[in-house]
Amino acid sequence: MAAIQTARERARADITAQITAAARRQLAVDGAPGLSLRAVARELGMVSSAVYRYVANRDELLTMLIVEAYDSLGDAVEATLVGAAGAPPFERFVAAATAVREWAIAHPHEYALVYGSPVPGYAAPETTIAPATRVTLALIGIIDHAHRAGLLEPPNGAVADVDRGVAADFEAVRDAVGAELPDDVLVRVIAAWTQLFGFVSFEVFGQTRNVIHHHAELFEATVGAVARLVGLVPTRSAAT
Amino acid sequence: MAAIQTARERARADITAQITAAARRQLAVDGAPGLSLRAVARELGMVSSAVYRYVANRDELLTMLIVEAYDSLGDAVEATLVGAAGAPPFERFVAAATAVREWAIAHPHEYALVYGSPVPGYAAPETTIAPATRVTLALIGIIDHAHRAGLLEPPNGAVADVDRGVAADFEAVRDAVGAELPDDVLVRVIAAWTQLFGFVSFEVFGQTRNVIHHHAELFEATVGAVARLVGLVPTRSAAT
DNA sequence: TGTACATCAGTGAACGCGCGTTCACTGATGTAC
DNA sequence: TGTACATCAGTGAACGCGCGTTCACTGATGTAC
Repeated sequence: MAAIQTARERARADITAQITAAARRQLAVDGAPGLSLRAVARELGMVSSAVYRYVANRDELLTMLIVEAYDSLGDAVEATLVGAAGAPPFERFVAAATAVREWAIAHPHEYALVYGSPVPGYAAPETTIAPATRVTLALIGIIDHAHRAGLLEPPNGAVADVDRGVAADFEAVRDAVGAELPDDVLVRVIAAWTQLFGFVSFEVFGQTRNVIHHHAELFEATVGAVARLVGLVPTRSAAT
Repeated sequence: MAAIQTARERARADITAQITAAARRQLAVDGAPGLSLRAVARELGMVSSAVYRYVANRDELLTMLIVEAYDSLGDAVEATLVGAAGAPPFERFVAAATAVREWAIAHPHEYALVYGSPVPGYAAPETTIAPATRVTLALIGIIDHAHRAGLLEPPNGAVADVDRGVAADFEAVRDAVGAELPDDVLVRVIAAWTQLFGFVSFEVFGQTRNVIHHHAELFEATVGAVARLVGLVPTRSAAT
């Protein structure tokens, strides 16, 4: 055992990777409902029952794809933030949001798999939770750092006091992610977070087709607007 | 012909309605991918081929469900706005947004059908466009009215000038819906619109499960925040 | 280094299922005279 | 009011398809002595 793999172990890891790769390719063509173990086997030149040596059943394959998708998106966003290490928070936030959008456009079916309609009859196991939170964690982290550095300037007309139930949810969120953001900022963070994915979903799912033709530019503008709502300010802001 | 129906025509309309009703029931259980003409026929006690007297094929049935879903949501939102006829724009906007959320929670699979992942291999025909725009029209209408009445007070830190391509898209939108909203407000309107559906999608699709337990209250808070971002102000605003 | 046995990967056939769609048909409902 | 014909609704059988999953099997790869 240990780190040294036997030939068999290496072959196993290799073929498992080939299976998920083939499944990902199929996902890109037919979407999640069309994913089939038989088609995966066919693409790899195996007999359909052979796949069962590597994957317990269809649902487990779906789970593997979900985890991969979350991790792929998480990698993309985290890499972007590493690249923007020195930048001020507004720019970091916009960069992270843009990374989400670009990943989604590059992987529409994987995006749909994790952020679209749930697959009927499939319940995601706990394995998917950790990878799912990476992006959210990154986004909140940017804002939390800005807050700790005293760089947050929420606009006037602030949010009214938050409902007690919501306050409890927020307390749990702060504990879970180690953030210090106050309730009124968290409301705006949730708004920004849902706005980001709402925009991306509309674009990727085709809701704005034939209406909006310049998505990239509009995205930047709306993300800028919600970033300011959160209290992030662009450097050398043109104010007004 | 004319308005008077023969018995046959009435029977035809009746059974067509039963077919879509059965399909809607199936949708609620198995989601769009599981919708099948044979199952619909079974539920109605017909032989599967009989359904083809009423529906050309599976895609046409899907289209009928999509149109019904959009219209059902449109009805709900418009009825809410009729009920809030005298109210000021901030309250009207929040009421309309809340109607969207409540409809979505009551009809999760119909919501997923129209706002979730696209059904692979299905292309929505033009018939679906008009009903699809009703909600958006209603939301923009509220803000446009407020603007014309001089009631819009966008927060400071306004949006930078909008990209030329986006400006062209906006011009077309203004023409299409007969609105007068300037570009910088439209950016915020798009942000509010995508935030609304982003929040609802996250809730309905289970993205916030185990994290947020008080969705209704949090929803109200975030909608309030983006409404203020657009420039709507609550009456007797507690300011700051 | 060599043999005996255990583990694992992949095969091929099969089970049972549900699906969309077509087609020739029977029988009831409508229409024209 | 009555008959002759056309229209339509619903039947039942069939075509061809793909799916998930199981199972007894062959043969290759690994392990222990």
